[in-house]
Amino acid sequence: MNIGEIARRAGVSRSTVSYALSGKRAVSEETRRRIQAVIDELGYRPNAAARALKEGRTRTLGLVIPPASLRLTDMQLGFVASVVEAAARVDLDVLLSPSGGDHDRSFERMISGRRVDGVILMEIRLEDERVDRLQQTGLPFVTIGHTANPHGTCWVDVDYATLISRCVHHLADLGHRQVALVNRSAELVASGYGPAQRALSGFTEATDQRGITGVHLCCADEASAGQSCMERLRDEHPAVTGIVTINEAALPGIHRALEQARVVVPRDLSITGVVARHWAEDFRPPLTAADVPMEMGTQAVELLLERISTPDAPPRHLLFTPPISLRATTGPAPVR
Amino acid sequence: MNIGEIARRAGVSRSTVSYALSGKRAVSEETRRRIQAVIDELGYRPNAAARALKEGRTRTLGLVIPPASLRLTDMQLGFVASVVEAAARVDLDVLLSPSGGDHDRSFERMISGRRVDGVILMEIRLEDERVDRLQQTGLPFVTIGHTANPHGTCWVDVDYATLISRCVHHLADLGHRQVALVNRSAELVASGYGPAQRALSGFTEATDQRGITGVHLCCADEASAGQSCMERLRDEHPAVTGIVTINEAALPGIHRALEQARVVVPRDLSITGVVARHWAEDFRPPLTAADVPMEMGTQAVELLLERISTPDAPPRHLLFTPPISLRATTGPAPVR
DNA sequence: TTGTAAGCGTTATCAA
DNA sequence: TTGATAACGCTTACAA
Repeated sequence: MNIGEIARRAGVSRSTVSYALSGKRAVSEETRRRIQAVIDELGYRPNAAARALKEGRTRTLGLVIPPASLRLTDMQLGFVASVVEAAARVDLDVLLSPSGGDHDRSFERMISGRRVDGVILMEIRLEDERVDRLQQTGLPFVTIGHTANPHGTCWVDVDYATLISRCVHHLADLGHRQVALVNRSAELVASGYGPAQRALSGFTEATDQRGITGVHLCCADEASAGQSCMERLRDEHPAVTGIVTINEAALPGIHRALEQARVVVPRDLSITGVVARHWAEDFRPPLTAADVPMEMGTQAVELLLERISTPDAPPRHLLFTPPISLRATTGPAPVR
Repeated sequence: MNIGEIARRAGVSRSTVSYALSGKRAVSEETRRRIQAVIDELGYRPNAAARALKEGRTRTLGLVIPPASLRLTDMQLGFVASVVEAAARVDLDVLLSPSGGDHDRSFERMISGRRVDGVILMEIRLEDERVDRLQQTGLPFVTIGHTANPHGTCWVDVDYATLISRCVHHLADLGHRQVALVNRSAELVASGYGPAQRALSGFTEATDQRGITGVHLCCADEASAGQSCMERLRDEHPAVTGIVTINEAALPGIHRALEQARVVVPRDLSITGVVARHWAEDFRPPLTAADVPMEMGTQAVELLLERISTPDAPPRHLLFTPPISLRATTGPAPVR
């Protein structure tokens, strides 16, 4: 089933069918209708490969996700979903590449095989060779998160430094004098993962500024890790009365540890941070937190489309600083 | 950067470059090396569209996921991850289509635009028009889950009926006389979603067989729904001492409700069911449950590859019946 | 208003 | 062992 077959049945040339479909040339109403009838009958649709070959574009966006072996966090999953949805809205397909930091066959296939018109990269590190590779090739791309050298590239990100800083200030305003940051995993921090790094710097800055004590803890993205992390914290730093976190996956474990220790939130301990709304609302009591906006995926797609249509425009950045939603996990520091 | 450019620089014809790459024709070691050097230098890779056009295959698998608006469950996410990973292992890319039940542009593009060599369909219903559509076109496909008429199609699934039945028998063996099934949402059940339907039939069959009382409850895929569902259950059916569920997202809410009601598991109430291992292990105490095998995505890819290479072979099915892992949430029925 | 034909980058057949 | 060439299905410049 190809355009020639449609043309034959409609008694016109192939170009007429093509023009009838694209509307790039006037086609008499009569023939247009005849062609459409044949197309509807046979359910014809142009072969994507032929079209891509001729047009030099694939109508496909590439999305580079963390390797499947690592369980994706809810936040990452939310990005994937919103990217796919935003792309579908403008009739673009999404090709997935599960690629970690090192060279990866699927990643290379995607970019040097010209399988996509542009790439969205998620979970990037401060130094990320995939970004370098993409810059070499000249393929338009947008990152979710940004590298250490962010000016030349196009990205969307959450302003973790500012948000975590605000969380600390919020706790300080409530009288807390010793607070802890429950960060992502030690490996992630060590590998230079942006959000973890910036959360830490915002935390340090704010605690310094307010002259309060800050404890930094790394914690794997799992409930059980959250639990042991919290147990260790209460053991080693019993004077901490406020927790700030960007590790949503640890929340259920944090909750469990507090419950078992009969700690009442927020009477005995305040908790806040930056997490997906879903996690904040599922916490008991509901978590006061800055809700990571899921539209970031949508924004990334928009930025990428801009970049594809005008590759020479200066790269744009979008830094989200969502408000902290006051729910129910922060309160005055307990009096001793 | 195309094959002609490589040929020119290596001083050979385009066909020689093609053969050097594919190995389908003998090429002298000398020229092969020269060609390879040029390729390595320029980072050449065949244009995917041109190759697809010529070969008639895209080296891409389509994966149809539920529309992004609905939050994917962890189980669904696990499938996506394992499909993508399995495909990457055999150098195939994965194109995503977020499509619900009705006709969907991205779905149609994928199948009638010949964008993929085969399709994996997830979250299918007992009557599913996407399956009909796929059968019309003759494009190879595999479903995760199966339709009411499963013989003509290729699928992998979990044997919910048997597993839920086993859970009920397990509870009955422990002396429970009134048990409840916490199913997926009412809409899902009403729309003929297979797992929900089969869980119910397995439940009914087993309760009938053991002569015990079964209560059926629908519950949305959310913690809060799980909580209210459990509160309602304890209110309306206080004599129920055993819970069986396939709704993993409801587990945190179930846990919360029990905790607030000071119900001790498994002393006062036993819980079991079919959920992803991760959820079972995160429950407190760890949940006795049949763990949904995440390799299902891998198996789906394998089945699909078979189907692509030998489309006329009789369709194969894989029905998983994983063992129930005894953890800590089931015990003898409480004595009155 | 419509048709003819070139060409996108490959692979594979046929010749040498 | 290698090269010339047709063909895959489409879009579009050029002709009519």
